[in-house]
Amino acid sequence: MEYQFRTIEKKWQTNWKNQKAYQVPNQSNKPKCYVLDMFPYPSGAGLHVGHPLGYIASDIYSRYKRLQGFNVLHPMGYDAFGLPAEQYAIEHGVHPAKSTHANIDNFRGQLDNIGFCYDWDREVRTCDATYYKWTQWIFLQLFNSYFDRQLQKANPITALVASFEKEGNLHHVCPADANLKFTATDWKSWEEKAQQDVLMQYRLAFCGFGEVNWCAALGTVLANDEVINGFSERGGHPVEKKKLRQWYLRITEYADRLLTGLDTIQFSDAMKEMQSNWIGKSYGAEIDFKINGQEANLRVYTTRPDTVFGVDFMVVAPEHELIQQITPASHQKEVADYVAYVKSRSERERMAEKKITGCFTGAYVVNPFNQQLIPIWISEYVLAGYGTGAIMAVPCGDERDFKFAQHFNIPITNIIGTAFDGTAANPTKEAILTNSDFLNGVVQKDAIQIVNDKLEAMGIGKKKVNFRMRDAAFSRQRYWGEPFPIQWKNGIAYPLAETDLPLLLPTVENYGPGPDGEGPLANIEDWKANHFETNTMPGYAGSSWYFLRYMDPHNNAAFCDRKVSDYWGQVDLYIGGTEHAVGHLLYSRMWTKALYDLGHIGFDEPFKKLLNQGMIQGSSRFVYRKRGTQVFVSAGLAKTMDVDQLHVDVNIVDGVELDTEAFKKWKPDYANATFELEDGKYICGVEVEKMSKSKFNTVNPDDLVDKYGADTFRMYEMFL
RNA sequence: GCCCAGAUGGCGGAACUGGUAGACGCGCUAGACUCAAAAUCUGGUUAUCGCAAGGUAGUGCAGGUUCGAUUCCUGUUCUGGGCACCA
Repeated sequence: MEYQFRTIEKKWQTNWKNQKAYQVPNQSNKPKCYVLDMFPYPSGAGLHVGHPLGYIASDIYSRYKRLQGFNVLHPMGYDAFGLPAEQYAIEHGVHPAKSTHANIDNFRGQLDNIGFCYDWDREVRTCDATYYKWTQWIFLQLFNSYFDRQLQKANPITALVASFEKEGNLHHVCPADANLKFTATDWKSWEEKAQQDVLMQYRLAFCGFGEVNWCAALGTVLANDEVINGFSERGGHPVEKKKLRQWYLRITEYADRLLTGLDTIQFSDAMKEMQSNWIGKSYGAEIDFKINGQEANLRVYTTRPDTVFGVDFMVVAPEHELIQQITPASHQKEVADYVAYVKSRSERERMAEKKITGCFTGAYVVNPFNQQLIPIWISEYVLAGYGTGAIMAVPCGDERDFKFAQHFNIPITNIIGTAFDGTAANPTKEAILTNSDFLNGVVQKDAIQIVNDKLEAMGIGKKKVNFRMRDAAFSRQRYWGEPFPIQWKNGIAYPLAETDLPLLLPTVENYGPGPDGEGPLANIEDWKANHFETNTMPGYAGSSWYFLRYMDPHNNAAFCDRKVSDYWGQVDLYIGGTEHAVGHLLYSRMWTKALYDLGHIGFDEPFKKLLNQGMIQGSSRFVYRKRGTQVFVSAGLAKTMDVDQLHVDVNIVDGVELDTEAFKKWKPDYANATFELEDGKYICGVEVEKMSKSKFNTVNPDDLVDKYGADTFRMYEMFL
């Protein structure tokens, strides 16, 4: 007799559901075990075969621990705020809440098909007001806190104010501006606005200005994903950088603890290395070089002060504030042209560029140790956001500096004798210095301290620890996210009272951008009249703490009762992909640390053990759009033209041949597309990459479950 | 460009600290059972030469260290993930 998996699986799945077979209590005599999956974003494409790879593994482990006598918390939910739902709304006019709801229903059906043992009574959705009320609440905790460097922890901002009233900021270096100094008398003499501006520079969640991808034609800010080669994916319009008011999380204050915390958790070595590289702690020095013939100094950051006699030129980022001031009239045009060129390029493009670009400013600095004149150049390989946005270039010791010098025929000074052969830079710290005045004969690594001491004695520099990591941008000029519980009055950001939470996301007429780069919320009269913040929070806001809400999902009085979080504690096993290495996995670690510091939970690392399940690859298809047009050329013709490569849904491609009619209907954007064919066919490009809805290359597990049964499907994926 | 992985039969993958490469499984193949098929069981299955015994080559590529290298080192190619507004 044949095994009737369709009837048998259905029967037991219904049984589990009706009996709530996997419901788990918040107290028990049994030892606890918390097994967690990274919750999915409910995309319109549905669950694909890549999702269950991790889910099945955690399901097997949960069942195993349960049979071993553990009280197992194994929940599931949805990371439901985000750009794709908003994009869908713009294109089809369907409210994101509606499409997200439908997508979640679809996901749930798919998950049930596979027979998981989730406790569905604990389901969370980040877009539910009952959930984002607490996302807003946590935001307020961050807003109302600063990082106390002495205590190395978050502390209420009220404690900081008390300290300011007593002794100014004597014991609290301003993280945003180390030079800011004021006394208690200063503080008391200030108006509220001035006081609040200072406090903003201390808050863990703060408001400032930052660069975004601005598309003037669409009147909106674009995600990096929506920008291809400096043009918008949608419509192919030019994109450039623009400064806008933004919210940030001061994650840099947690850099050291995020680093040392890695020793207490079980992540793979590769994962830990990725995180510590991202944090990028480096020990170096800041040095002031006087600009020749001017009062101003050019401050650089270097990890190699020992090479100060090998400096052949300076390089500043194209955004550097001194450029205007130092560039003589003779070089103004050249510099302006170069800066304009760089403005059109993304940070990624700038770093990935093989072609060496740059421009001489016509200005010089004076080397404080030998009075030599050193030319100041501008180049895109120096980024404004790191260090001081300016470097001293030592071609004999640094590969990029060497290539730059070669390209622009800048003479190279050798300070490491035979260790430098003239054909390539040598970044060693072991060479004996030559050509270096008082450092001659000293081994480089010993010279570092000597130079640092000298710099301090001369009052032109000091040791400095730098982090590559930057504060996390925490606002989006979008609709489908958590509103900030903030009201603006006279340029001051006032937090809403806890009793006024949640601040509900209002409905809008259209999902298009507001005026002047503001988000869609700026189009709502009531919202503007109340002076509510018009930005919304980014996708990672809700996902930074969801593992806590699962513990106590129906609590109306707190994000999670302290007794409950004390019982469940850390996630014992977290399963998910490495693609979250430097995003979600860092943010959630930071939020956990802040909540711990403020006494809301009893542990400061969220995930005890992380397992990366690997990825299922998909086979993607591409079309090629002639830049700035709606003309799509077949793959064979694309090679000779200036085109942008765009993903196309694998479902409207037969093998490699595109169904051009289906393509026009696929997205409204493509309705007027025209095609240049090869042999009467449109041939698509093919690449294998990670399976993802955004790449339109997904395979649906439903078909496999229907054909072979859930058990076979589960076994097969584990076998993979 | 930078950071992190990976590359071993037709396929997924083993091989612990440097010691018989290809465990285990899939697939394929031959046989048993059957009227026949499915299922099941048994054998074979890296390539190549050979009737066989056996020989030769072989872990992306090129070198190196070693009595001995999938494993360690140097270089290199390709693939995947990430690079701060996809989630």
